[in-house]
Amino acid sequence: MTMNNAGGRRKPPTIHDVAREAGVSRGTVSRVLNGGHYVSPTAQEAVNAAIRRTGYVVNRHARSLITGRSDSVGFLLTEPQERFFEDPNFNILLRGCTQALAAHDIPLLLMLAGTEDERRRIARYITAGHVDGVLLVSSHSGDPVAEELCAAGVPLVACGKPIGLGSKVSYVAADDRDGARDMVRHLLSLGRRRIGVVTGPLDTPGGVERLAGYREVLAEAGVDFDERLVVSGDYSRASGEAGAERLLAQAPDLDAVFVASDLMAQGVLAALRRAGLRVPDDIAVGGFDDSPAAVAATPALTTIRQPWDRISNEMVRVLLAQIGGEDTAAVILPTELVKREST
Amino acid sequence: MTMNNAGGRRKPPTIHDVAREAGVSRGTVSRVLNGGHYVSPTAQEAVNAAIRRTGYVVNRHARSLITGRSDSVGFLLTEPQERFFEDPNFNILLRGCTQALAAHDIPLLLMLAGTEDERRRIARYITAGHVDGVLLVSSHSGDPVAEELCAAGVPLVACGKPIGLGSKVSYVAADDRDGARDMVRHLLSLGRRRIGVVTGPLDTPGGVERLAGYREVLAEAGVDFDERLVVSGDYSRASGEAGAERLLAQAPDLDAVFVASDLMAQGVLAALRRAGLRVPDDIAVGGFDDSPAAVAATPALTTIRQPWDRISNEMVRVLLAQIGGEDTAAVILPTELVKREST
DNA sequence: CATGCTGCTGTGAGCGTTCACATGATCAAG
DNA sequence: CTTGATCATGTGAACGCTCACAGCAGCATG
Repeated sequence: MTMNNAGGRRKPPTIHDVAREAGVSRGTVSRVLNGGHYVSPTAQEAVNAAIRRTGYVVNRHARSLITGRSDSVGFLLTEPQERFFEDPNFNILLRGCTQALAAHDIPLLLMLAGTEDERRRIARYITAGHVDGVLLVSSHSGDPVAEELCAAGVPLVACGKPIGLGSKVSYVAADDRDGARDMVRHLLSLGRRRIGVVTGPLDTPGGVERLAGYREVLAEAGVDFDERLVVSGDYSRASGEAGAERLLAQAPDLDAVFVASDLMAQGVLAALRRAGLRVPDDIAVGGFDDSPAAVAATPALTTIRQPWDRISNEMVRVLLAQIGGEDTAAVILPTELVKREST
Repeated sequence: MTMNNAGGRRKPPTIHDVAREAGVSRGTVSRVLNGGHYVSPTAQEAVNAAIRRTGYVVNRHARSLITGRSDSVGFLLTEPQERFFEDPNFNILLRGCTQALAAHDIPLLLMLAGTEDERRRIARYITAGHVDGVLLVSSHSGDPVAEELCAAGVPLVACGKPIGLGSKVSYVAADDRDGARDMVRHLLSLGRRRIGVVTGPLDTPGGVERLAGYREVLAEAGVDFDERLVVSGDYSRASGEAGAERLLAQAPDLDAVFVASDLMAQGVLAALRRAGLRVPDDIAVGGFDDSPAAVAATPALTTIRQPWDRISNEMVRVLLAQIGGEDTAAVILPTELVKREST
């Protein structure tokens, strides 16, 4: 009768205990644990039974010590944390990545590099090999931590195209440009011709690409580009409000606005309401993101959905491939137009 | 001239290398690393210099293997993830905990137990000792994972009073009841007497306590309790909207509403607007949470601020104390009334 | 001069794995 | 029957660290 350590929270069983229980050697147990190649069905069976009986769980520290892998990855958020932490997309991304990793039994370590101190600490932590790879969220350009990690050869996958990192870094992103094109085409199809745009920050790839899509479609449609129809924001609600006011002042004949984020679009709606304009009758408004803000807005926003669940899944897939030694490239995923009441 | 492994991402220096470099033994280096007791100033100096020169970083796996500690903690979110992930407070809490832990050089592992499978996997992971303790977010009652962890004697600190776990479990919470009292007192001080309430879910301690505070103050003030003034919601915007409609139908003479969350309060404001009522002139509205939703609302919400930064700090402090073997108790932190335009 | 205490240091053992290697078995081909 | 694969298994190393212990000073106390 084996003493199942019922009761006193004591030493957990080791691979040795399992081996003894199953009547095989440590090596065989280890082989079963790692894929089960070169193990007879008999032994396999015996080991699995012994594992179940003893409640054995592998000691990851011991394993990591010898393999050199940590079997964990970091989720690194640098720069302006406030922006991200208030962004619902960030949540969805974080959740998606955590779950995708969980499916591989890989824990996610959350790393926030706000201050210079934290940056250094985290960079050391990562380069010391305490994680096998990094999922990077940092829309901003020229991130010093990211550069250091790249230089050190740490597997790294960014969310969105990182500016200013060598072009060799892998990333996963929604097709911002194509999403913008869809939205502007949609506005054109409604008969609108004086289409304004509130862009995102133009030092981020998302901001740049969405504006580019806007210009492309207008050019295709033979609509002249009018720079009075372009104002730039920073994705915040307030900047959307200010942007709409500027647009109305510069181009009173405006009949539609493409806003590069839902949050800004909320601000735009507020400004338009204040100006006495009806949406969508007088003026159509298109957002970007399909965040909760889009449904909460009155009227509910027509917007561009970014495939966040696919993005997180792809980020994890690409990162694991990279950790496995494969060469990986950028992944661009399609967006989707979600039609609601504001257009 | 020492070969600083410049260039080819190769084996990192070990404690052995440091010892050789400093001209001392492994033991001495180890002692310096762990607090520096019983080390001469000379040796201390030499070791620190050697560490700097070699760029040594301790191998946590090797350390953990022998100490049995993992020097990491889990942040566990069970049950309805959607609710939390859309809740800005959750973000603040997560961020606060991550940073508080970072100050102790302790990584945070994010654990999401949505499905039954994930639950089991995570419970095994934790009880196997892969984390030293757990920060628990699970407003719901009778959480099976939490119970299992408690039973296994895993250090655990909950955010908010957990229902249905033995009373021995430590938790950190805002003083919901007192916050509610403050808000209702504030409404009374404005001359309002027909004060409605939209409660949170009554199977959560927060929901119960906030309602209790409301009733206490009314009783104190000698205002009769009228059950037509009480409706319950689930913290969602939609439930606030529905709740306000019910209140207006049941008690048309309503002159104030205390809403148990800002998100619900947004819904309440929308319903009141639709009903043609002016806020705060016809009816005052008080929220709870001081979330971004409070400022975004029109009019901006008077609300109760929960000290989230202090809550996260306390959670970490208490958890580390518990890991250190101390006995810990519940911590209740004071709230604050934030006056804006809605009252 | 013995004895003990205190501060500091080095040494071997061992934490629980995996990995490389050696050893058998079995079986097909020569 | 030998030879050589191929499969299945067991057996020492390590991996990098901490811990217990032993040892050696130095110094005060008996």
